[in-house]
Amino acid sequence: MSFCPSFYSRPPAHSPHPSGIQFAVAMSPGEDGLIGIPFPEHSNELLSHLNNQRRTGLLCDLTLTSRGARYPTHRSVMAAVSLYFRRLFGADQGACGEGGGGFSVCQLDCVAPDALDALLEFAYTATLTIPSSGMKDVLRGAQLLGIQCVADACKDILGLSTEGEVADEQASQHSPKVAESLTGGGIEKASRRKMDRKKMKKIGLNPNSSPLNPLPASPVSYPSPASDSHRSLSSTRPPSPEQEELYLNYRQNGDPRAIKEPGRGATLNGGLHHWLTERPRIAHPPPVPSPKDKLSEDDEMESFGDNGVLLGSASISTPGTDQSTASSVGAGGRKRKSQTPQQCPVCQKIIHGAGKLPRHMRTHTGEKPFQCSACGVRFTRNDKLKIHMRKHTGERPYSCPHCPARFLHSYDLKNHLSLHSGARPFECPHCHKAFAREDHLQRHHKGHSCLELRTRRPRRGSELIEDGRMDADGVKRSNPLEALSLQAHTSGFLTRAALEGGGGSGAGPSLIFMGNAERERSLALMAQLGPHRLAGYPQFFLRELEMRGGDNPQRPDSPVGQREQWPEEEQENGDAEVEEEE
DNA sequence: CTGGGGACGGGGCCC
DNA sequence: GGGGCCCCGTCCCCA
Repeated sequence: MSFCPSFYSRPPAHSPHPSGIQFAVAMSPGEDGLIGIPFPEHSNELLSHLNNQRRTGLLCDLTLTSRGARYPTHRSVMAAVSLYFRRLFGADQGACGEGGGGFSVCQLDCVAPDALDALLEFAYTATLTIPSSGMKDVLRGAQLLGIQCVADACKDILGLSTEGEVADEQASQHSPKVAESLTGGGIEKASRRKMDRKKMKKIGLNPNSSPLNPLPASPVSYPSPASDSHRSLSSTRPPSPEQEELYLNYRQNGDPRAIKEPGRGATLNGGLHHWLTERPRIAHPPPVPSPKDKLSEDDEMESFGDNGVLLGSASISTPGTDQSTASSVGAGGRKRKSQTPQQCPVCQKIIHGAGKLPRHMRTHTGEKPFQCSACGVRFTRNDKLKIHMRKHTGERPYSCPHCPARFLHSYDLKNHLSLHSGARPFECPHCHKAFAREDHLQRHHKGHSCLELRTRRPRRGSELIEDGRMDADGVKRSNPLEALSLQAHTSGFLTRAALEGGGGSGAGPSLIFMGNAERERSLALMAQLGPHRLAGYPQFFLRELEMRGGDNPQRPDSPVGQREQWPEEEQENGDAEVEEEE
């Protein structure tokens, strides 16, 4: 993960103002020799000059069009006033490049010309001048473009209490896509999985029966609401309102028809040009879609790359690169092959593996090009669709050797096997309740359901990971590092049980932590595992996103820092130390 | 609250 | 280098 450095320009130490006006001198008490001289009129003058430039077309590098009307404007101004353009031009990502390429035309037919004009006036004059009859159009335009203050003002004037009122009302007057995007505010917050399930129930095997299925309506692939990509950023922590808004607006304006860059035939909007021309990828059970039916991810990459919005540079060498390119052994025992890591221009995340960035980018665009022809469910990835198709074909390739049970997924079988063995290798370090699945232990922690602190004694016997080398499913883990990873990861990096010596299971000496030195070493080992092995990482990633632009982002550089996820852990570990001494 | 199923994103390996 | 396939960790949902 890389960070663009923040540069703070030091206020110029002006000599007496040329105008001769007396200005209050603001001097920060702690900084010697730094004098801040305020120029209260500067912002107004600046805006006025920019407005004049806009009216005369001077230095305009962006033209907005709405139903034939053209409005020359400035990218920087639009990016400053509109979350949508900020996102579009990558300005909120701290993009160091120019962002968005050169002169361009942005087609905004979904915003009424009068409303767009009013919004532009607002952008350059800080004053919104509109007839009351056009208030709803302006509100809708402000919502679409992510100009929150205008939207709030319009809502106040219109007496709207809920965000969705106008949106819902107007959505009914527009295309399904607009309707979906407009009503997305409420839907976004709902669980998409829930919707998926409902959609599945609703549409059954007839994809045309549901309005949610975009297939018959348009060849355009509709971004689905609140995809897991969003969740992937936010994890269990709810996104901040600004992130919701950013994301929503980003998705709301995902219409590929909105923005085209003249002359080059490329689009600006998220590199989704192919949505215009490509049909959705549809899987037909049992035959898997022909590769010819689907767009190569190459094309997607080109789309991203051309526009310069989502993809500033496809392959960026970053500090994170060192970590990722270095040969290391993951918790799975696989050798991490040195592959060209690529940095996501949206979330700055380093994506390992050749050709994986387009796949990752779809988590941001919400594009789900792989559609099941049987039920209409869409997927971001072909392999996920393939697995999904097993539900329709009845194929259950993973069969239990001990019983007739068969499963769609390998991990289902893995979980199932743990039932046969009765193993519950994941033990709560506090109450010593054991779970068969790691995520259930995590849920146990997060749900604060662990009320009986250490009223149970540690489990003993075969249920726990023996010697750190045997997993619950009987899988041998010969790699001590992996074994350590499993225990540490399971227990929130260092469980009390681990500190006490393998969770009281009579674990072998390799996992007995005798003291601080051992603990330090284990932390170092866990650091080698990489952040993706650390539970709770997404929360910290989100925190980082939230704090980006803030003063002091807390970076999850150290696995030790992750431990603050469970505040009681510290005390527990402290107790453990005491007990160790005892 | 827990067990279990399903879904999703990331990474590794292979072609 | 890209794509397919697979595994893994994690999350959500339902019973």
